[in-house]
Amino acid sequence: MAVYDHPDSATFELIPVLRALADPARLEIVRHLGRVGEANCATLIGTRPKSSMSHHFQVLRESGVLRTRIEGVQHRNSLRLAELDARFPGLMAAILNAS
Amino acid sequence: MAVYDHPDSATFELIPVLRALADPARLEIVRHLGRVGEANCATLIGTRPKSSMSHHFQVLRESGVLRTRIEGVQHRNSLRLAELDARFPGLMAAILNAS
DNA sequence: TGCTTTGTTCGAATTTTATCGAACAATATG
DNA sequence: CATATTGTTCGATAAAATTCGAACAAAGCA
Repeated sequence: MAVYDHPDSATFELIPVLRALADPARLEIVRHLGRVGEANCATLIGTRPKSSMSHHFQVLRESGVLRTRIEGVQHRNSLRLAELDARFPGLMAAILNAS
Repeated sequence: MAVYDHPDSATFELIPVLRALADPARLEIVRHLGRVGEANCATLIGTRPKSSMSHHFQVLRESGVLRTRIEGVQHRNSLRLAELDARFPGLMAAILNAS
């Protein structure tokens, strides 16, 4: 996998996005990215094994929630906030602001 | 089951709510209720069997997305929009407005 | 080249969800 | 009382998601 392919924002679908967000590990990732903007996978791994986290990043990526940019040996992730907000106005804001 | 018990809005949790919404049958129920305000289960059953729908209503109810009021032989469902918006501002609006 | 770092992929086990028929319960109505 | 009507509960099956170790791949560095 030299580079990831990300879905075009026109093809985002609500149910996969909600499903991606409806998981503790993934919601934690999303909220962290909401604060710091961009982060590589390693900084987001708490106690969980790499393979589990890789799976969660894949789910988030394929639903359109985040984009992964490869830079050297690191994979930098960031939320696709503008595109998400264009397609589902207010959704990510509600998620990120929820207590 | 003489009457349902609904969670207090103070105990709503984001992940169960997102999970409840992240299903085609349930999202359809939610959107229909968003349009008509209140509806009994029967009017919301399309092709799916009653037992499946009953399960979906239970998931929506237990997460706090909707309230079920028993009136005679019918169970009338409505979204808990005000309470949801107080706890997760903008969330349901984003869901209901999403194309 | 050998070693480290970062993250993916594979495969299998476990857990969770969804689906749906059949039986049941409660309320109304003839 | 007998019969619909409305929806739940039970039980079993099937499908999907999660979890995680181990092996692998790519990039950088000594």
